[in-house]
Amino acid sequence: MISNSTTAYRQHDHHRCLKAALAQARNRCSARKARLTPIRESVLHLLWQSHRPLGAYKIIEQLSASSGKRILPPTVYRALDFLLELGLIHRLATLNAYIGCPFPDSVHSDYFLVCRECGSVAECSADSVNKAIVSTAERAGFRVESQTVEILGLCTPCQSTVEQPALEQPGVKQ
Amino acid sequence: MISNSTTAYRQHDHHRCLKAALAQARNRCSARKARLTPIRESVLHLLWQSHRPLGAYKIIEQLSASSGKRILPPTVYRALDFLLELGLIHRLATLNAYIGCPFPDSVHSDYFLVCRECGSVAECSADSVNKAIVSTAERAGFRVESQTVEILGLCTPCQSTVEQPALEQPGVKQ
DNA sequence: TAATTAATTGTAATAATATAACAATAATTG
DNA sequence: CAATTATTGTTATATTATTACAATTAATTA
Ligand SMILES: [Zn+2]
Ligand SMILES: [Zn+2]
Ligand SMILES: [Zn+2]
Ligand SMILES: [Zn+2]
Repeated sequence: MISNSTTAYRQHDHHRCLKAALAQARNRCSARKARLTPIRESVLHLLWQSHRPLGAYKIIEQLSASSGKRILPPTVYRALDFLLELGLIHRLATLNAYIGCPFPDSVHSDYFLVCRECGSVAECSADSVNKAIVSTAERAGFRVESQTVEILGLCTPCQSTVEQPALEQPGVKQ
Repeated sequence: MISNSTTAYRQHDHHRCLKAALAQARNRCSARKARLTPIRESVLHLLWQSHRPLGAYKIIEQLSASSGKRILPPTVYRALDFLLELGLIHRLATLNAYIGCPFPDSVHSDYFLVCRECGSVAECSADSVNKAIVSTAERAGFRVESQTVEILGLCTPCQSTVEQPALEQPGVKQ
């Protein structure tokens, strides 16, 4: 299992995440003879501001603000499509939002742990989950081609700062 | 593991699916003292036309056509919200579409097998998948509250009618 | 029963997310 | 260089979903 859950939800040297992501992006682009243009790099940079996903229109806003000129939707959506195709970012279907991929180089059918409190998202790849999905699908005669797995819940730090939903047994909190 | 994959993708007496769904809906509504009004029932009925999910605006179209009067978005979205809250239907995040739940009465954290060819969707609930997700999330210190699992691929009948996609590396159009 | 309240539906307007179509510009290739 | 290809700019529009408030219908109470 690979995951960035230990850092994503906690204080950490995020500058390293950013630097690593940009370096990987440059590698990947040159390997594929694809161009990491200023717009594309800016979008990737914005997505790596934090571990919270960003909607396309938030990106448009921020890019417009930082560049001083009005950036329009197709510009950003094209950059997002480019980054998605290279596997440098992911789209979260349940949030209509985008997030940088922390390990674009390892092949992974990934899933996402979305903290409903702080909004941060960690990406994981666990063979056990993948195997369970593929094998139960196979039992149903279904051939898996791709999967979308998005888990909503509470990250470790947020478990202590947020009260439990009232449905649980009383007295077991923390 | 419960699943409707054996029927969903094949010829079957779909009228039974519809009848069962409507009966379960009526039960559930009376149990909850909720009203299955004509609009709500119509929407549920439309979603049970087949095992293919329907977008909200398709429902609006069909409802407008069949009722002879113009049905507007809030009317349908309200019916959908009602049915979602009662667990009688599900929303598929990857498709922005809705589908009837074949077993609203059993508690299930479900996942969906979406056939990219025929468009039919089966719903499954497998403990193995659920356990794998919860246990790997726990290893990451994450407390799962809900999950969205949507699998894209080919159902059994479609596997024989459709050629395989050429296995290509994801990359960039040159 | 009539009066009151609550739930549901109707309607207009708009928000949020995403794409199509085509023109202009920049980079790459021969 | 010219020719070609890739990228970006721009306008318009598609698709999905929600807000706000009025009208109506059903349920409850006096
Ligand atoms: Zn970081
Ligand atoms: Zn958190
Ligand atoms: Zn059926
Ligand atoms: Zn199929």
